[in-house]
Amino acid sequence: MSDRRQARRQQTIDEVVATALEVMAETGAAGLSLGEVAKRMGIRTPSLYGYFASKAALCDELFARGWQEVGALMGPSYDALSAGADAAGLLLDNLSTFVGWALDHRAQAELMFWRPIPGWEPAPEAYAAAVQLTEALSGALANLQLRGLLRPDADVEEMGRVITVLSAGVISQQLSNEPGARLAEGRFAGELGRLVAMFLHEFGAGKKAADLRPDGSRKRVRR
Amino acid sequence: MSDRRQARRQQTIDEVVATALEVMAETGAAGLSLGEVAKRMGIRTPSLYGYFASKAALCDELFARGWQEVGALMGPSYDALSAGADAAGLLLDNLSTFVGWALDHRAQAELMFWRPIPGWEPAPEAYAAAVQLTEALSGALANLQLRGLLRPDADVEEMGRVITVLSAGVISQQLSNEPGARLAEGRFAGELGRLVAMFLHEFGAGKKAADLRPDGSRKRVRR
DNA sequence: GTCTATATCCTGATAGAC
DNA sequence: GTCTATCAGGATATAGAC
Repeated sequence: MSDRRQARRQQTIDEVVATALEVMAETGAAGLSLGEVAKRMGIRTPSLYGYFASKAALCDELFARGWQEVGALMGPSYDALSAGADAAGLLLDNLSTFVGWALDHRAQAELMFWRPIPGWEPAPEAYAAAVQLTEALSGALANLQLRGLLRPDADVEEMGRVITVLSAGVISQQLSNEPGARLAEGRFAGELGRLVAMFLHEFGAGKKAADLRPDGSRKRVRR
Repeated sequence: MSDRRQARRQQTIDEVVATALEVMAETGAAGLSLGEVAKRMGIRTPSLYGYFASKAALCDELFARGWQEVGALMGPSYDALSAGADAAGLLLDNLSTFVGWALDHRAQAELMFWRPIPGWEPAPEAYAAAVQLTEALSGALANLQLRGLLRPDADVEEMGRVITVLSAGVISQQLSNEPGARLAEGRFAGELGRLVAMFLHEFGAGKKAADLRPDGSRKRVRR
């Protein structure tokens, strides 16, 4: 009985989240308003406070769910690591997944990457999923390095920083200069292969440029 | 007499702009409010409408002035081109100037790079300065290419896109992950030299990695 | 659990007196 | 040019009835 009530409650919470994302998608992250969310759900604004303690708490939830979702999408490419995936494949896959998701979830990405809402910043708990993701990236880079696919003298943390700079740069340019473009159409997203190639020229173990194909993929290197 | 009135008016406009930037710096770009601006100036809100037709018009002005200011800062490094500057020096200078300015003007940068204010997007006229800057970048890259410092087969437009991705990426990561850090302290800003090196590995005319010093600067190449 | 009602405050913007 | 007065509406949040 209490289970049923719990389930119903969770369902309503999910509906609030979905509606909030809908509003943000139309108005930008800073345009989120509880009144508009309530109106679309067919309830009154105060009822929302039964599910979220404040607007900030709702933002935290949207933030955390976004990073969780991205993390879940990244799973497969990290799994491919144990199957012996190469560096270029992994990185291109990773960046494309990340950038693609951000372009498909503009407003939520805004909330996750920047600080668009006056007075709000993510609570430490909400950060957890984001931290987990950067740790997974570091782990993957360390794995590649151990397998001899990245320079043994490169700093894993630095490589991680560079990777996040590249993804944030593409997302930022794409969202503000060609809003609405998807992964396949964007001129900046189209540079992802090139950026991966640049990264591997700098950090890849093989020093010969010939190891790299123009699209950024990399010849398989026998372990 | 009319000149004096004009001058006084311009002075007030400048004060509105300065105050608006002050407010934005404290609250984020989306936190800009005309009431707060008026209060700090010691006037009433309606008086502002004598100088700006709307909040959007004020935002346009802030946007345009930001790009103008950055453009003016870039001038010297572009001038160095005719004096025979090399690619690494120019690019590092350029990126550092840009990123440094953005970190010192967080909120204005927010306005210029993203779309933080619901319902506002820059008017075409406000864009002019931004366009001018990307054209200056393309011009500089073409100059370097003509002088044999960049691969002759590289696409100038593409190189320009990559450069803007790098700067936007550093700015984005720096502003959201280490807010408050200046150019010299930021961990992401600290990668600028590395990023320039990566760029030149990919697009530089000299193919040997030995041509590049670790900090991203490049040996002078006699024309 | 959801409602009505309300508190409190802020928003951008306009009309018209001085 | 700047003001007062005001519009018309929005925001988040709380108290207490049903």
